[in-house]
Amino acid sequence: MSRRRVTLADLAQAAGVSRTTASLVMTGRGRELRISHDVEQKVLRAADELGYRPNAVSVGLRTGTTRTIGFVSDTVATSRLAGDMIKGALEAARERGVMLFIGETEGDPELERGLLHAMQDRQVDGIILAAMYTRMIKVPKDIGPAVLLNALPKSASGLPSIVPDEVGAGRSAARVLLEAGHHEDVYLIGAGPRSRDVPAARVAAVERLTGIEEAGLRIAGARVCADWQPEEGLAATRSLLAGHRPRALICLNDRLALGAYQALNDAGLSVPGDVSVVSFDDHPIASWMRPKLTTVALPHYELGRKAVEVLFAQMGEQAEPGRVHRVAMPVRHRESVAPP
Amino acid sequence: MSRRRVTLADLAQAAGVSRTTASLVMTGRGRELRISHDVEQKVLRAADELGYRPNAVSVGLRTGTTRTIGFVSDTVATSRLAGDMIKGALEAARERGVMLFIGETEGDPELERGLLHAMQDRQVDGIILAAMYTRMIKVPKDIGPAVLLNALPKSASGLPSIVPDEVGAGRSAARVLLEAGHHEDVYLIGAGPRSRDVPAARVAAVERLTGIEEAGLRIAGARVCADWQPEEGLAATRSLLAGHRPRALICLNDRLALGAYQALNDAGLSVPGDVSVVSFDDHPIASWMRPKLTTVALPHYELGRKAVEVLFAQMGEQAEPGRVHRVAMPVRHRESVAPP
DNA sequence: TCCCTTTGCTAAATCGGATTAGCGATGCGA
DNA sequence: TCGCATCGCTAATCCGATTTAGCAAAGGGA
Repeated sequence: MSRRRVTLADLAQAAGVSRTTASLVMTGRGRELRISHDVEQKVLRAADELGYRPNAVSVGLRTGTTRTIGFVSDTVATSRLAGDMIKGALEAARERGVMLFIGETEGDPELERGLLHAMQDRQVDGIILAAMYTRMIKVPKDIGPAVLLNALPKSASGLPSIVPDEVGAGRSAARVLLEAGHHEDVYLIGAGPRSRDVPAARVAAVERLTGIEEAGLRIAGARVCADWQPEEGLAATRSLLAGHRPRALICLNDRLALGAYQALNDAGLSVPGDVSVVSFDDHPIASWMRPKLTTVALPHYELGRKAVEVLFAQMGEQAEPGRVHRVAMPVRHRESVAPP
Repeated sequence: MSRRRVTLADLAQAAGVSRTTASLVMTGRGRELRISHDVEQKVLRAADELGYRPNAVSVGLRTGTTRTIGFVSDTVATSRLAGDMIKGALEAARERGVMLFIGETEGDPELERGLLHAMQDRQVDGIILAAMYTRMIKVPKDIGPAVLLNALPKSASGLPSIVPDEVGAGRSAARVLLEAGHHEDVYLIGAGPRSRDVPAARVAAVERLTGIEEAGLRIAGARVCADWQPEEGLAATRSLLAGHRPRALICLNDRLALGAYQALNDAGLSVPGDVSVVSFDDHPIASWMRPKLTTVALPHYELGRKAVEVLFAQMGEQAEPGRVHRVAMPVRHRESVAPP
């Protein structure tokens, strides 16, 4: 029984004016175009009574802008890591009265093309191209106003990027240990010690290692893990413990740290009494682990927000082309670090 | 330098026919309306050369359908639990050439109204109203074609619901233990033993307990937890161990189970040697825990898919009003269950 | 040869707004 | 009283498609 939507024509008729006048009033251009106060009130009252809301599709067709942006990711939308990224984007979008389309490419260029087309066909005002893990991506031609989120362009694209400040995060992690008094017997789990000793395509790893180096922390040794999962962290740490006696561990992410905890536990070593542990990401498990894990957080929410902000600046032409925006990664001080 | 989109008029001109003819060919109605094969080919060739794609906004205005649906949730989109729900919906939507708007209400009715309006103004073809945890929700008036996902209507709304089969899940969990030979000393962590002993508004809890009861498993005792977080699981299990010697634990979700593991470990009890553990949800941590947790999975992906499928049936009028679709919850057999 | 049907295509209306150009009435100065 | 500017509003066009109604040419039967 849902009756037809109220259109501008209905509104005009109810108010006894022309569609032009009604439109002028509703778009706030009444004053500018000399609509009398009386008529304006009449229209506004009628609009209120009828519950008039302009049809956004029609407006989109006429004006060419739809107050809609597209969020295209490889697989971000569905990973917990990135839920907050979407949330940030969603809230920033809502503040601007903009809706979000989402789509996932699964890393398939064909799917990506299709998605971008579907969005462009729907006249999105701009596009956020997001990646699950910070990576270099190939930017499609003719994408229109867009920003890269958690990604950097493979070749100069003129598009702005928003990425976490991983180098800063590396520095922060190192400083947490230095300030606790750890100057030696610090080992890395997941990558290192040199910044080229990283699993493939892990931009974050390189930068975290660079940051650790910059902070002037001496690294006693490291174990590289191909896949940053708990099992690898367990295996790497176990192998490390066979030959060394670490006083502190920097795990390249929280899942590795989870595995490291298990290995330390198995070896009868306590955290942080015997070994301090610092990590990266601030995955939800970090605060479930015992003792709670001190970790440098990926600012997903902020990344998402920032992407929308930069996209709007971009659309307003007030953007420096190709600028890389780095979002600070805050340290979450918890219970896994103590003096040696 | 992105040149203007190719419009139907451009295509018509390039092919040397009228817009009508071009449209007829492109929408596949050429045969039906007696467009000659020659002309048809000419148009198709031109379309291919120019890369013509119809402007979806215009089509939406003219036809009233936008091939777009809205996904409105309380806070689903951003929780890991629900990432897969979105993914399922996304894939099912893609298969149908439909795009997804997403929005979060944070449980705020005002926000919800705004979001629904924003979507309706954009002429979505249908709406998925989703909830983070299975709950009863108040369905807004005049929502148009819609389905409830992981939620049930507070008052009869005629809308279909898609929810996990929690009763079946309870039965499954109980059977896992029964089949392993556990007939006594089985305790519950999180809720129970009676199906009314649950934290507020937890529909899932009630049904899981009902299922456990139905399976004929005798429950020796239970601990209710207000909030289903690891810390509560730890506390509840610790308190349980003070007075009893369980042979098996059914945790009402995986986070509680994580806490239970910690308590059992502290007490020097091994899983599954001394105590078997079964749980619900199949949260990612379930396979990170050691031993890996046997748990009854929330079928998020399937729920999301199903929501889109039912929504389409709904839009095609081929739906039974108010039907509740229950999606099976599969058991993930892992390492936390052994004979007593 | 004339009339009617079929074939093959197109003009025009439509969707719901935004926008441009302009029209009639009034006010004002000369 | 005439001419011109200003005021207050509206007719008409446009955005890019779909869809209805109908036109001109060709074909067929009497």
